[in-house]
Amino acid sequence: MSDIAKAYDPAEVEPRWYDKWLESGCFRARVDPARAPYCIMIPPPNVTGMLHMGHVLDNTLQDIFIRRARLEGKSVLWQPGTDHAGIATQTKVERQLREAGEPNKYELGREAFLEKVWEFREQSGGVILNQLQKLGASCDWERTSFTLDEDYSKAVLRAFVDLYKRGYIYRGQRMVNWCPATHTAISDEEVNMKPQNGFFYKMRYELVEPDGERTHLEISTTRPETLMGDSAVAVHPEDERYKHLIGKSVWRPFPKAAIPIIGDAYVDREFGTGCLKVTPAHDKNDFEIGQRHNLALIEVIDHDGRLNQLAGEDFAGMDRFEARKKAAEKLDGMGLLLEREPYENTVGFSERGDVPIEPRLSEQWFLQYPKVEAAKRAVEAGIIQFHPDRWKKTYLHWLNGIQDWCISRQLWWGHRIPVWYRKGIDRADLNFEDPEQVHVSVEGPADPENWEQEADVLDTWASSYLWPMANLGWPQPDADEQKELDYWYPTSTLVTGFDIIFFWVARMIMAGLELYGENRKELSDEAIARRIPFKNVYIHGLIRDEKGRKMSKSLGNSPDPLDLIAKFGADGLRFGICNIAPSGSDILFSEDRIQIGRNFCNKLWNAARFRQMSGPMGDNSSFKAIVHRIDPTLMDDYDHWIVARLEEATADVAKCFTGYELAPLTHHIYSFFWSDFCDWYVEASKGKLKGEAAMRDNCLAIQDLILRQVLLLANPVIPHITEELWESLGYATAVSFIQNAGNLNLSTVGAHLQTDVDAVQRVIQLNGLISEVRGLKAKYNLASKRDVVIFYGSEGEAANTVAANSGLVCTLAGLGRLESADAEATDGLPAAVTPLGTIYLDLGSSIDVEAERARLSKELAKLDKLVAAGEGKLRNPKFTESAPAQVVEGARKQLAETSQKRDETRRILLSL
RNA sequence: GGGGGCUUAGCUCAGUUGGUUAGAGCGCUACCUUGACAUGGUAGAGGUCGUGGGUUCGACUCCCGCAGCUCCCA
Repeated sequence: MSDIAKAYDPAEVEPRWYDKWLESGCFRARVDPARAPYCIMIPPPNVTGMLHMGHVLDNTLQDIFIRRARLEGKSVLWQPGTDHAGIATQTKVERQLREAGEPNKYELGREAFLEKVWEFREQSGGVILNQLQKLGASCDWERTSFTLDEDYSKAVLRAFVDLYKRGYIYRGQRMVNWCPATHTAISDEEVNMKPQNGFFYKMRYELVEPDGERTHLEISTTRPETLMGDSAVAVHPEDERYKHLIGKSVWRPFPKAAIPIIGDAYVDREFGTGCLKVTPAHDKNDFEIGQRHNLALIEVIDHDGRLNQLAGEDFAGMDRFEARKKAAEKLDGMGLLLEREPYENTVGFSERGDVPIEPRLSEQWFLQYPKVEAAKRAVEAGIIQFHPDRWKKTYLHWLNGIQDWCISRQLWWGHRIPVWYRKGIDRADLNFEDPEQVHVSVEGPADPENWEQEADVLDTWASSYLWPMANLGWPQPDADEQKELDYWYPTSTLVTGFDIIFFWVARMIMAGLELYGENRKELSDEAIARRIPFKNVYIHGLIRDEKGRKMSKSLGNSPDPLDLIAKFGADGLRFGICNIAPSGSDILFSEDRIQIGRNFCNKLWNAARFRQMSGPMGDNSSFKAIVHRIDPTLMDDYDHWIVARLEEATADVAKCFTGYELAPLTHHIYSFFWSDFCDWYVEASKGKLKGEAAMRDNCLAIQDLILRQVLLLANPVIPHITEELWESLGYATAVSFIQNAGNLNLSTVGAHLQTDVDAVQRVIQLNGLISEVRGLKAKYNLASKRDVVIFYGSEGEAANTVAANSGLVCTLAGLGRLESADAEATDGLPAAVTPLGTIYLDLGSSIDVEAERARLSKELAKLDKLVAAGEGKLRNPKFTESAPAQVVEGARKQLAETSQKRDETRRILLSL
């Protein structure tokens, strides 16, 4: 057994244990039918990403669940891995090439470019997983998975093919959210609406045939640069101002052309002038109007956000925002610009490129979500549970209004869509029903030379939505994998942020319901329960800075978790993060708020150190061994009290896990260990530790018991330090780690050590008395004097308790003597009323009577109020009749205590 | 416009079926370097629980209105 160093040094302890864990393979997952399964699939971080505070939070919480499950004796799988992050990674590599002055991706070609990306992933792909290890994450690293692994890729393609054959996937020309920065379509979920300051332009379109009243229409727009793509002007069909013009035409200013005036109920009469320019190729709503009225689609903005030839010579090649200015100027020059006023509207931004998206017409692949109703049913019926429960509303709300998902991306880095087109047939003429013209399969056609594969790849989420099942061997499990699927699928818990509910959680649920098992249209609840990817979803908030701002590189407000680990230790960071991760939505982070973790570890360290210094170590090799060292007949009141508190704290912690409420977890551990054990029990032990050997050893055995169980309760949160102390205090056996210790359930304690309820009560009273003594001393600036004398006027049972514990009270309160005294002797002395009677401070000199009188009067007024309230309540027959007996009894007891205290306070006041 | 959430001590937040005198951490004040720990100890100040109604014997807790903040979706 080694001596414990004076200060806790996480930098020395943490890596040492992490290496030992890895060496021993204790994170390895094994199917064990004798034990209950527990499985978490890590939300895969981007393969080329770096660890940020969001990862720290998400993975700390997962590790807490995982390590707790191990302590509970479950057979645990925590599956690690990364996703390929299509757009992010490809963009990063493109930028690297640009900065290095190397050929760009088009010059390289698809094959060569992808080689570059793979190279990049080889360099940086392991970084984030190593960082997770620094945090202490206990994943089964041998299973580390990647969404572009061969088997995983096959699963992705298989899912595509199955969904295609079942009619859920189709190709079509649609308006999509086009990101001109990354040159790809993105899904609705990847578009963020942001308020923008722009202008509202009012312009004039001349009527081709002016009638008596009107020569032109006034049209408002925020996007004049699209007018070259206008193919109509729309008014509301019942708008009295304009409806007679429907069917007539106006002149589009440039390129000059006559375009029809149409009537469409989409137009809001109240908005602007009530005339809407219709640009079907560059606006989602306009596109739909165009479809209804058979309007021409005139595409004037290209894939990179620049205008093209159709926009006219003046604009060709110009950036869309420059073109906006230029178009306005040109209108002005033609006398057609009537107004330009500042205007705030919301504009969709690409989450990827951080530029305004351009609604654009293009050929894309879409997935019509399968099993939407079953996905709702799974959550509504509680087959899948969200924690906190309210997030299910967000989930259901989204499912109620979902539109088809654009799953194709104009990228190279990803799963290339497994569709082949027969060479020599124009794409527009393809008959998708004919397998001779369009081939869809995982393996590809037998005669590849006659086919051309679809160039697009799948959205990354359209691969990670298979994460729970594909990692366990779906769709073609071998015999071992089948056992694992049977054992761990559906997985136990998914831990993720609320921002991922749409992107990932919902899609995984639908994918599981549709693809896991046979092809079925309708699913019973039993079938749903087998197919879902996870049974519980633990949702946490997003980490923001202390001012509530999102953490971002550009603001520089995002601390590097590795710096924090260096400063506070991984355990300190974990404890701190867990402590500030409430069930709410946002988590305000500051270093001040996680210091508690470092402090807690240091306190734990020193408590263990003090234990070592206090006396010889006994047999700590098992729970049973420790309990048998305790002689119940030697237990004093504090011994009973701390064991009773241990039982409570153990139950409180267990409840956090069964109820998926981690917010109070660290609070329970902290207050039991620090406030109850260190502040009271250990302090109260100090006398005994210097006393006779039998008492001392009994007390040490109890300390060993408490410390052991504290280490177990805290281990999931702070694994390294608890492992270290587990060893140095002699709890470890030669071959095993704390994770195999068991005995979280304290039901066995009761059999050996019946805790005495009266003793527990007495300790609560004694603690109250001691605090009052300290308070009284502090009021008279005697806190540091240790020879102060206190008189007590208690009688009966209370007097016995005080007398029996006078030595202890003197030690804990810093007194010279504690003496019984009658009322006369104590007349006029400063006093305090405690749960064990009134105490008096023996002041050698005179006191400030006025100050004392003021203090006691204030106290008396407060007590009078409380007594009146209590009496009023008990006088009310409705209360005594309708409230539970326990509550009424409690109120009675409370009133008795309060009025006694009141009377006593009044007596002291009058005696001054 | 639709939906969710929040409003409790100077700050960040707990307060889970309505029931004793509303709590914690940080910060603040005073005292303490007492042989585990100053990453510590002791004591203390500080809240009419956003606001107005209602239900109830009893409301921080349940219901309705209002105000402010915030997130998501359109």
